[in-house]
Amino acid sequence: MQDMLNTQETRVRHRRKEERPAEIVAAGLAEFAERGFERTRLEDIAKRAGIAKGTIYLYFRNKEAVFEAAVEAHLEATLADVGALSQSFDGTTEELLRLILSRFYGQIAEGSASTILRTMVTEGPRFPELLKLYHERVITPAEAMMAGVLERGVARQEISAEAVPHYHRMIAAPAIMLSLWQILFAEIEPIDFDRYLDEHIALVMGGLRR
Amino acid sequence: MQDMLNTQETRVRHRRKEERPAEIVAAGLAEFAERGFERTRLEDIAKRAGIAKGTIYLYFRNKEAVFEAAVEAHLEATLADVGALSQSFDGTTEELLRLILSRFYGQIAEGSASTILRTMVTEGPRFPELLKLYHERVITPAEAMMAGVLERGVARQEISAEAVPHYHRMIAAPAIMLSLWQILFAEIEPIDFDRYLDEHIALVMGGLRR
DNA sequence: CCTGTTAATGACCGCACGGTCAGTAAGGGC
DNA sequence: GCCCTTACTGACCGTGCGGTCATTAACAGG
Repeated sequence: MQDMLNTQETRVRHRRKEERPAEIVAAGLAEFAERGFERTRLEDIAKRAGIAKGTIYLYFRNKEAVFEAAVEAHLEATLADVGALSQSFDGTTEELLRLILSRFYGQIAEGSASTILRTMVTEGPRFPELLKLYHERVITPAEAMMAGVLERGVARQEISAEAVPHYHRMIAAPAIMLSLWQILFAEIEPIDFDRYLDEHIALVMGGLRR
Repeated sequence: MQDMLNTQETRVRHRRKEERPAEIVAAGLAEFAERGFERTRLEDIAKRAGIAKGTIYLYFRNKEAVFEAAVEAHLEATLADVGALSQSFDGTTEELLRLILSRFYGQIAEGSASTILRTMVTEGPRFPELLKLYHERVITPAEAMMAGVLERGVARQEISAEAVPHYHRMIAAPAIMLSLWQILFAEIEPIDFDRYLDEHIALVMGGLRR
């Protein structure tokens, strides 16, 4: 009788107090990225982490806490060593811009940039602290770096001195838009990243005017 | 006894077969825009429309059907008579661009652009047909219009002839980004629309190079 | 004024899922 | 090898909400 009931594989229990939280966060990250906060079930996270649902509550207060930990971990991991790039570089502004942007384009192609963007848009209203964190840890540093590139360009007399105001904010706009395009229309109408990057730089550098 | 129970206001029943669907769609639109698909309850839509929950099911198959009808109605309503603008205009390219963009900026400020964008990002995975519709009815026409502006500018010899490839797609990128900014950071760090628009046009027209 | 048709209602059902907790077993200390 | 601590489990509970349907009442036609 007991044997008959044992058709489903017998789960072996392990005690691994130290590793659990990180494993739960990793599993949560994968599930949340795929389905968003609402549609992700704790059961799914538990199954992916190879534990029972109750175990999650040994380490996290509730679902929201798991989510916050997951997003923070992801931000931490993706947060490029922004800024370090432009310090020790001695090429032209255009080359520097290409270097920075192509790295960003890489993150878009690989998916992490779009995932974060989507998460911020969909879960922002429910987790305003996360928006704050994102703004402060990612957006502001990125803008500062762009401003640095512009200043450097002006100093090297490669770009016009009026290029000060919101420009640093807009220079990356086509990349942001591409990231959004990936979220919305990647299947409907795919974009050729290499060509797009070339033209992004050309437009930003040269403008339309003849 | 009956009188005692009648403390809550007595709801009067009305039979208005014709007007109901539109009213339900309008109520749904408001609720969905505020809370998104998942978090919107049929009860709320019913209450806003001044009817009982069951009545919705006389006119719609289920919650998804209400949502689709609402978004389609909104798209229909917001879909500017795009294209008509650039037909009969005889100013410079820069002036035309300013005309078109300032209209778009108006929609961003007023909120409708951001609402649609947010909806597409959050509900896109669940309603791919809506993404298709959006791409086909809004994005493609808008891109065609922008391409028209560029062609016209080249013909008038106001802009460089190389301005053909993805440029028409990127010209509006700062506006898309602003729309996104409104969704994410409107409270954290507000942006001055007028200045931003000026600089948007200046950047796109002139580029960075000196 | 009566009556048949049907628009409208809201109590109810079922299910999905977040969260709990009494019970179980891993494994370290003696 | 035994026992005690505690990490771990999963059956269970409560709630919220999408969807149903027997009942009610608005209104038109006679």
